[in-house]
Amino acid sequence: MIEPSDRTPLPRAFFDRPVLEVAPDLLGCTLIRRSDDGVMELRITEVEAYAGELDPGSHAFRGRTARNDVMFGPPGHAYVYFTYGMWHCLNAVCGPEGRASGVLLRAGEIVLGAEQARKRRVSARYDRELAKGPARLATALDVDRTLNGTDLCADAMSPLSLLPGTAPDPDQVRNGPRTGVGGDGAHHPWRFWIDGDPTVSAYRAHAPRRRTT
DNA sequence: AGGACGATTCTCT
DNA sequence: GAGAATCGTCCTT
Repeated sequence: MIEPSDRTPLPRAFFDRPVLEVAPDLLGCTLIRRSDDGVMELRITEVEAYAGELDPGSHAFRGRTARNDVMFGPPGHAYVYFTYGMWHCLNAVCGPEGRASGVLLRAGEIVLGAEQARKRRVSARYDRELAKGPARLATALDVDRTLNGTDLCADAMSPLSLLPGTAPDPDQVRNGPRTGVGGDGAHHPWRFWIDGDPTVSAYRAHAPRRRTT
């Protein structure tokens, strides 16, 4: 595990590894969001790995397109996508360039900036729900597609960057099936979370959409 | 704490 | 035109 000094973003080499190594290592790391609104900080508590073109659950499974272009680029950059007509989700591109793998940031604890987050997450009854789920996390931190492709290893003045944090005790790291992934990609236990953390999202099995008439 | 269901628009076939 | 790496509301326990 690489250990740069505090307040320095994670080095490119951190992301330039197989995605199944990077994903659990991101637990406990710090996501920084800077905007005119101020500085926000999130401690990552839940992630999912998506293993590029070989992974039926990955957006890269059917090859390179305009949407997933960033996934095929260098590691350590943000892949932000829009889904379900309303939401954004944030990933960190991993692995050697061209592997098109990434880690979906699914949940975390807002360490700094809870007031700003509450303005965007009015329905959250408790602070632990502010970033409980990937689209909630993106909403809380005001992440949208304008941040797609952002270098997460850039200096700390970047609008979005990833920094080391306090790694959880290895006994607290759990893994299981990915949420919301169906078909052939469903069985991979590539969701990682910090056991017992109140900000970890509830597991939801993939639900095929029914006809709407 | 958890199940059912509608919302809303982008992406790719 | 179908389906989506989801969420909020409403309901029951």
